[in-house]
Amino acid sequence: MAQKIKLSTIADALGVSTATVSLALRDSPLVADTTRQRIKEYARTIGYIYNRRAASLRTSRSGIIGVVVHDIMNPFYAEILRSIESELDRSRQTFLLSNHYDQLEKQRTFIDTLLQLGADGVIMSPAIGTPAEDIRMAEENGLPTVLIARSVEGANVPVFRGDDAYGISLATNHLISLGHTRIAMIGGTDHTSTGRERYRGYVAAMQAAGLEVKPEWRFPGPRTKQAGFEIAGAFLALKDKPTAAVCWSDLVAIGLMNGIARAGLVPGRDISVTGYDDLEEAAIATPALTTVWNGQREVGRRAARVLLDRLNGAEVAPTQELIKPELHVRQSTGRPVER
Amino acid sequence: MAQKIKLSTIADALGVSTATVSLALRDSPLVADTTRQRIKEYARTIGYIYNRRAASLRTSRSGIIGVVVHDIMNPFYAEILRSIESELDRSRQTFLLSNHYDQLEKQRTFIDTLLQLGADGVIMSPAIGTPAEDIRMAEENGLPTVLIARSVEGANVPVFRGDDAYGISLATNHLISLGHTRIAMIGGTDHTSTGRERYRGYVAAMQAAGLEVKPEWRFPGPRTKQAGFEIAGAFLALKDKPTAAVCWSDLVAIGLMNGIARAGLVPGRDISVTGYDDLEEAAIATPALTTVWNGQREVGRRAARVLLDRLNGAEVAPTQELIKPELHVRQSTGRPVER
DNA sequence: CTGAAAGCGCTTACAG
DNA sequence: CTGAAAGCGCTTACAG
Repeated sequence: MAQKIKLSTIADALGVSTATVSLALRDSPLVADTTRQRIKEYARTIGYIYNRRAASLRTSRSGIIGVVVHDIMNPFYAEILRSIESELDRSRQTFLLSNHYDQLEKQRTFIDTLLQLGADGVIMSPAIGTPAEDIRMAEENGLPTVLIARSVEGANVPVFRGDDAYGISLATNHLISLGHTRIAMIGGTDHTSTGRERYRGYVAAMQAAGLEVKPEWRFPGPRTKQAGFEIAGAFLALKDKPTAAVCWSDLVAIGLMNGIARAGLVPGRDISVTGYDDLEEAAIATPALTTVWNGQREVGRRAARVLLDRLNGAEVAPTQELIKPELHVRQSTGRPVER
Repeated sequence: MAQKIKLSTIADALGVSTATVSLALRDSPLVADTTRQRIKEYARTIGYIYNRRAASLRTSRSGIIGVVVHDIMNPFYAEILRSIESELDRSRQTFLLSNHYDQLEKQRTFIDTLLQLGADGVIMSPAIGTPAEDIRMAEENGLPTVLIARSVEGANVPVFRGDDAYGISLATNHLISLGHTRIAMIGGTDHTSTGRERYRGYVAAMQAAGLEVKPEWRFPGPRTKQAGFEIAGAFLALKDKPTAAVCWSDLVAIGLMNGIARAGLVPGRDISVTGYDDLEEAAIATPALTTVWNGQREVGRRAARVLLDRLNGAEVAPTQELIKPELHVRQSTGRPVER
């Protein structure tokens, strides 16, 4: 590697000051056209690489935005990330991604890294148990924060997520209207706002229809395809077996359907199943999954937009925005079959 | 936000020099135990945040490692990333992730960002059409590079990937040994080393067994579940329809099986299907997918390890390492059914 | 074991 | 329109 090329290398070669070079490269109108062109041209030919660390140290803006979610491998988050990415790309921000796997320690380490790097902001789907204090700390240290998918009690920042109680009621009511009376709720955890809201919505819909909610019809826990698959046995072994299952997510639903099929029953005919999220995959599952669209794109896009607005100095109200979910009916639900 | 706390804040408060504070915080043995403890204790209580930009400007090590792949949403890459992540975590490196979606421009922008941030190295699954020159440029500018999953002709850096020709021959020979003679190859592209190798391996296995390879039995293109699903129609419409399909990946295979099921046939009985990668999902697909384990974990782990070694000054040979794939037989393959 | 000082490569008032 | 100079917050020889 040759001698490091820096602003002063260019300045010396062209007989101008580093100030002029700096301004020219950033297209400042202060610099004469011809000067600017000469400088940019020369910088290109010698392969100058801008040193963002130096600039950032001086300006205290880094161009980095952190994004931390439970697990980027989960398609639900992946779809959100996709839209965040396209939004940030447009404004030339670099985005730093991390999983926290619901480990508070990992999340804290990441926030710390962001602070050390002087990140401009962070979008997070907070880990289970995140105290409002953690978010306040980030904000106080100059790291504007926006929450997605889950809220944190007492945190004074914008939140974008779906209306979970309403969304799950769409699925539950759909099954009720098909004639199901014994409906299980599979997956999810009470440790997140999302989990609590969905269970609440399910119970409310059942009770509103005058239907019984049996404790053994609830299978908390599963949040992956694998876990949905594995729970099928216990579900099918219930006496007075429910004829339908409202699942916590598409992943759980698809896993469950695979488990049901493996047991020789036909999901969508013998057992109706609903998902939640409407992942791309839901439409090509067998049978195609009836599910609740949860606005991933919308959540990501709006969270990124609001954060960028904050960075540009806009005052943003720390309010919670609930995206309205929609029911997408496909083949995994039908009238109950009594046998 | 209060006045920014920096090394000198601590130094002044404690009546020592910034040099001592700097050394103490990094646990240098040069500093007396009691001094160090006093300093660290004080730093904690006032909430000091280390400024990595400043440090990095001075030391020219940033602690950042870039990782760029086609698409992190693809479980194949996600599984690789997972193992890279756990490897890098251990050595306290921050990893900066990006998709290139096989757009050279996007990949270049990312490499540029890494250079500007002074990243310590990059692990990449190169975008289609990446010239060796791009990699040489990164290396010459002090960005050590390691390739995964795909190789680049003429690039003089370590590569970790599966032995594709061998792997696909395992799948093809398995079908042949079950008695299949009309076997299609579905998905993949000739634009990547991976795609070429797998097709080559399939053709070689067929020919070695004295079987015919019809051009219309090849369906290039599909690389997603969705695309596998959509190709099912064309595949099933072939005259002299093949009794088996070797798929380019698990995603394509699972999509294809869904498409076959949607058409009223039973995958694994009417049509045998093999995947490639052995994603976590393969085992819970319906039917469970016979596939080729492609060593994602291994690829990620070793790529990260080698890069870290290079950062620590080890000489690393720029050789290509082929991970040996293994056939995992499940329920999606069986003897051919003539009807 | 500790301190004074230079320097990493930018940007930004300020002066002309 | 351009230049001289200070300063962002660290680390690292060097001296003691």
